[in-house]
Amino acid sequence: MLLSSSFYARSAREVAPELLGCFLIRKINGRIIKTKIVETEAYCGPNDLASHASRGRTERNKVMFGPAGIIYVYFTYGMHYMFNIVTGPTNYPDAVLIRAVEPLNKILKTNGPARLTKVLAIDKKFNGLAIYNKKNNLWIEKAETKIKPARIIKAARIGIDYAGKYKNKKWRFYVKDNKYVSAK
DNA sequence: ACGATGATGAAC
DNA sequence: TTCATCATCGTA
Repeated sequence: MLLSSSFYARSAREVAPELLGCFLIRKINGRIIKTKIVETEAYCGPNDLASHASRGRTERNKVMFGPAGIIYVYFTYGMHYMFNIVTGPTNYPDAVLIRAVEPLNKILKTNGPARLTKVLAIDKKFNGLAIYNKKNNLWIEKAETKIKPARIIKAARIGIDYAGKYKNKKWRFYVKDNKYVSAK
């Protein structure tokens, strides 16, 4: 079942762990690539120093300030696309970064946020599009069985040592022992 | 373990 | 104009 826009209209810290076990599905030339989300990170509002939104609205991050359920894709290090989903109320910049997925119907190397965007062909064209319908050939379906709370690990986020008091917040969520979770 | 990659935004 | 970044790969 497709997750509706209201699913995303909550804080990133609520949405991020609930996305674990859900299916991220991409359709390319009529072919379906089905994956399971196994690692996410929450970027929470205008005060989170790890978030792009902490320095206000810019050309790059403006979709974070829009409605929930919209895709935020940005290009970084001159090489990689990162795939996020906007959460929370309109005008409040909250988002969940999808860091890793497990491929279900193909053999693919998808661990890590830049690897998964490459394999699923997610690029700037998706920035600003909706994740809550199938029109864009990229959507998320509800988990068949919820991941048990004991198997959801909470940890500090990756690659944000600059974030001061926010760097130790346990806003990264991943499935215990899953081999597709990114390293570190 | 380190350098290359080279868009975007902030500091200078 | 220069510097750092929500990363990864090739080379050592």
